[in-house]
Amino acid sequence: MKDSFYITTAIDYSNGEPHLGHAYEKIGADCVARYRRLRGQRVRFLMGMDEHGQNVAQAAEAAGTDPQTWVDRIAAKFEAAWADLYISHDDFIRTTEDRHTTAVQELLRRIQSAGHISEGVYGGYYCIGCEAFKVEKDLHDGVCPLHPTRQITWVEEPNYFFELGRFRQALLDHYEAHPEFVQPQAKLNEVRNVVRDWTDDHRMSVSRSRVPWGIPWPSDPSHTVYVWFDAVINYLSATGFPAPGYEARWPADVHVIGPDIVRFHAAMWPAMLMAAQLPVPRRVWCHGWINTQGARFSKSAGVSVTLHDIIERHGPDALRYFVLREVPWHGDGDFTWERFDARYTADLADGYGNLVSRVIAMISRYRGGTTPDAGETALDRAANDIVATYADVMDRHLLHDGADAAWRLVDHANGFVEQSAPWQLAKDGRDDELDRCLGALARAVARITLLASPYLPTKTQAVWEALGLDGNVTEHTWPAVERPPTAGRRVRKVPPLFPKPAQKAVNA
RNA sequence: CGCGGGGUGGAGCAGUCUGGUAGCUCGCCGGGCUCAUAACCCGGAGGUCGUGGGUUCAAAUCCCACCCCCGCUACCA
Repeated sequence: MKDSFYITTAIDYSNGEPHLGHAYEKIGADCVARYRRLRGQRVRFLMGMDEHGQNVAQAAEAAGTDPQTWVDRIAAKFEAAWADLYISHDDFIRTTEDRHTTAVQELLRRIQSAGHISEGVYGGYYCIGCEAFKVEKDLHDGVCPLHPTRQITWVEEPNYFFELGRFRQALLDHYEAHPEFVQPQAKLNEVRNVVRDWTDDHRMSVSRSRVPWGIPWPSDPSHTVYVWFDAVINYLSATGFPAPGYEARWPADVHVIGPDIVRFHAAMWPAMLMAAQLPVPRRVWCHGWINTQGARFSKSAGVSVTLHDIIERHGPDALRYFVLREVPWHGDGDFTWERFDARYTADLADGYGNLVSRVIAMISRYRGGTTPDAGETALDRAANDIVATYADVMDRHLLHDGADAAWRLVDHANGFVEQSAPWQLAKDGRDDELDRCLGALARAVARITLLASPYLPTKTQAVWEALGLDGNVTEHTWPAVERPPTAGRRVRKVPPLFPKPAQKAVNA
């Protein structure tokens, strides 16, 4: 395992509020980052905002303000949301920052001087009202929904183009040589099909002459860099490129993205890097969608669920756990209040939370609050198997399976309590057996806590402290999982970690 | 049209490659325990595995056809 790990998420477009979809991706990437730290890797975790382009300028105008004020406001909202969810990113890049402009212009210069930029004409449907190009998807019955009385006309303008088709074979070769480049594999296949169909002169427009809210084209100030071209470069900007030293950080180990932007990351972005003779990212991870049960939560049904509402219900840790456990990280899933409550009750309150309560209560009652120092039991052996499974699936970014593994240890520990019947051992005065039982249970709780820490960063800290252990749970690495340092510690009783209100009405 | 993913007890899924009494979680019903957040442990009910054919002693699993859902197939990021 390498000692460093550079992980990124998609930067979010500054034309709306953060919602559960944004959060899902960030929580997943954060879980990966935290797992890697647990394994002892030096992690660099980047997130950020995509702040240029016509849509941002329009959103600002609609809000009656200027673009910079607008993006500052939106960025603050996103950063606040990530803080609420305990996202542990090391850097937050915004494409309006100078460091990004510098990197974009330099990368563009390299691509241009290598001869991969050409001039041409871009044409599209243009809404006079919006002063913007529209794609068919934006139009309803052939008119702009924002300006239904205005004509949509076909407009052409001179643009700079990136000669993508020249990299067709290089990309196909790369996919062939690195089948793990895009995961899940089905997504690689989709991209491969698209690239395969490119012609040698396939190209994409990468500048705009009517969109002032963007990065100036280096050699032609009458154009700005088209927003998608600008956006993907953020991952490189954040390494300090082109200043010396960026090579230590680039290439990224994994770009975490959604299915909507697979092509940008798996085809265009590597082609851009190839054109500039820079290394391509090692991996692109495409997560699925988290649906908020369609119409039920949509505004049209009269019910709107905000990220804030969801966090409020059971707290940020519970939301993190829910989305990571319930939605496979390589597939789709649903958020519903019913499922959220069910997971909260079964896995968190009755499972992990209750296990912590009973183990600490028994150590307090039967051993005066000091965890016994005693040898291995069947529970430790079961834990070793589970830990191995956890590591295996987490290395493959199967976060739902990682949670599943950790919670299997909860079940084992509960089963072990029943089998051992510590209350009976205490009554019979079988002290050695009782010590071994309680020692093993404390180790199991510590292991679960470490394995669960990427999912539940604050609740696991509370348990770590309740076990009388030192420092922050997130400062500990794999040796602590293998040999939990619980023996001889003074445990402390704590209020229920995951309280269950008597009645929590489903308000959907 | 084409490519890809999927259709398994009330819900969400595994099993399909390497045919052989259909498994897991939640929910439901019954029993046990008392350390614990009325939590925990054990047992039970509930499925003709999308449809129709075929191969086979035997098919959720292999073959053929078909139906339904989702994604990709265009410069919205």
